[in-house]
Amino acid sequence: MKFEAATIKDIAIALGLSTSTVSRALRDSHEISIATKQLVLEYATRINYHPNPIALSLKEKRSRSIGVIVAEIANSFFSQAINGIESVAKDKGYNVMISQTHESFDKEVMTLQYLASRSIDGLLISVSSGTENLDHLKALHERGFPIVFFDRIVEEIQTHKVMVDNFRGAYDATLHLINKGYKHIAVIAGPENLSISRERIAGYREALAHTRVKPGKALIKYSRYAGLQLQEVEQAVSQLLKLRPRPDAIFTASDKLTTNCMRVLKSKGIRIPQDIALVGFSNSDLIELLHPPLTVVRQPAFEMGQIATQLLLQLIESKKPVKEFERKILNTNLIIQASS
Amino acid sequence: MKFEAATIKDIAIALGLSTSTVSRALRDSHEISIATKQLVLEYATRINYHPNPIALSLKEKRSRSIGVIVAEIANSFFSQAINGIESVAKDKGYNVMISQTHESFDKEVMTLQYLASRSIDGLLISVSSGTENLDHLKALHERGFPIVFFDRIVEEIQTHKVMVDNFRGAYDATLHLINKGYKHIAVIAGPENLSISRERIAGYREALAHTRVKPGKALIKYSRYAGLQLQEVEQAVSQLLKLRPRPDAIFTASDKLTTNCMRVLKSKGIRIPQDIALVGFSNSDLIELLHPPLTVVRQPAFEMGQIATQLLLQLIESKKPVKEFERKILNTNLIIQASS
DNA sequence: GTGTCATTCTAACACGTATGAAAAACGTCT
DNA sequence: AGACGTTTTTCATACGTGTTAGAATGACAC
Repeated sequence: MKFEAATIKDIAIALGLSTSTVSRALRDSHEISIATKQLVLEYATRINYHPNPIALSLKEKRSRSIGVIVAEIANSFFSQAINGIESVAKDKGYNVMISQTHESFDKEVMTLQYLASRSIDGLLISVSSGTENLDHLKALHERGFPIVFFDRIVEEIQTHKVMVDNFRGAYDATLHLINKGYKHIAVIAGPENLSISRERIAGYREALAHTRVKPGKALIKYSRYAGLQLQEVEQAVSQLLKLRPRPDAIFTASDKLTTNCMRVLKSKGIRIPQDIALVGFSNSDLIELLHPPLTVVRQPAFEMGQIATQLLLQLIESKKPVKEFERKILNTNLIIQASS
Repeated sequence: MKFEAATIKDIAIALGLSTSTVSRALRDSHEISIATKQLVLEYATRINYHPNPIALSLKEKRSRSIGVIVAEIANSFFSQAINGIESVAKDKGYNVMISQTHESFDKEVMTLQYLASRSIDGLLISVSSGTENLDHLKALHERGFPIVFFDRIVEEIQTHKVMVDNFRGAYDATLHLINKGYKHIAVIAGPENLSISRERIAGYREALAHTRVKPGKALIKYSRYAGLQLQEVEQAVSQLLKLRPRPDAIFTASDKLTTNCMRVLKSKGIRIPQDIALVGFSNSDLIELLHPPLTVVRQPAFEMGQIATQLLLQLIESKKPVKEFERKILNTNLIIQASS
């Protein structure tokens, strides 16, 4: 199955010109007479000529496409972020190549190598929950390859970063629970190596620091796969339920954790919020239809995607090496509903 | 910001060979002595040589990437399908480029032109709800460009198609409502020009044909943007509520329609299923957490993505023009919960 | 008739890779 | 040594585009 497109050569032969003249005419060079320009342009549109992007890429050493690595497309936060990424990228004539890690470190390394070998011009990445070793990213970064982190950032690598105020989001959510009169507030977060987990737990801690009840270590649970696997959430919840005094509220620190925690509580016949209140990070657009409607910390995912992409394109198109890097911090939004 | 990779030329110069020798050595040609092969291979791995995929694409006239066009990534069905697409594509060394139409015909045409001009090797598409004119697809198809339709297919174009048994899915759902004793069952579907809308309404009609109550035209509502816009769903529901006798059940024929219909009913203070029962197509993984848990028709989205991709790659890699086309029809799954 | 300049076009090459054809290099046989 | 065959390497070219340098043409002035 082949599919032939018109080339500059076809035009040249058809009009009895050289390819370079045609090329120049199409690029509206001043060294071509208006008459020939018109001739070429007319014929080109007539046969629906489009310059071959691959040949262009080879010539210009840039592919005009960027890579995106996220944990899961089928996650409201990421799909909304990708929406933002795509809107900016397409607007600037860039293509988007998406890869998923499913929270696996190995997949992240493989997918990164794959994308890098496919000659993308830059990378947007929200690292997987399994990422502890950063060699693969550092190697790329040191070769001057443009990278922008969003959401789950990596502090050790100096480049643009876009995230929300995770500390504040977690602080607000926890404070909300405190104000509602909950005394024993537990937290389930992603793995400790993720920046967002640490920051959100810090916010949770800070909010509790003002109360008389200091949070015991037993109230803080980490989840290896950021809640992707129901089983690990079940285990964390079970452990929390065995504590005395039993927690009367849970704060979940990521999208999948929140919905899966709700699933587990329901399956155990625990009523929300009568038995245990639930507040969590989530970008699902179904939260108000849930039973009960969930109080959530919402992130401006679309906007994050847009900003991250703008920064990346800026990095790619910069002539001189960029030394000053931005660290954009957006605000979260606490949506209070019946679950707390 | 540039980023230089090693080329075959670098190796040739370093070893005092010609580029063609190096090229042949790397491809393990029999006409190269074992000694030089070893020499080249060793040096290549040492400097971490990877062939430039763009140069390869130019040479071989294939980019090893496929395009995907869907309405919305942030839609459970599509994100699951993309998951399936990505798994097969990556496995076969193909890249995936995703574009969204947001149910707009203009965006579909633009995005199609864009992808086609980016020299993708083939296209997977689930047409937008606004698609009435097929010229853009026909033009591409007639030039022999590989296309596979999934989910929202187009009958007029002869190529591989992957879908579910929409008729049966709708029939089962409607029959379920009938068996539960509902008498006045309304339906809200996507626009009439979409194959899935027509088939699902036909299934609904067939189920009702066995009952005494024939469905009046007033019970059948179409939604221009397949439920993407809340407003149009609100309008459809309002009209249904004015009918006498008032419908006691609604069947919604697509993902967004289902959740948005639920949203509208809730906002109007209508209880599900006491006042009106609700059953719909949906692939959301939160349905059992909703209030009430929704009875849904679920599609094997991941599998659809996989199969469609396999067929597309088969089409792309076929030497001779394919004349026999497959029409894969998968089964839906009715998940019965409290909403009906 | 010649020199200067501006205009308009072309030839040749580059990007990185692969390949058919030609040419070396080498060994073997007469 | 010459003819021949086999193995190994190089040359030339192509893919489609853009660009540097140079060539052809004509106009004008001297």
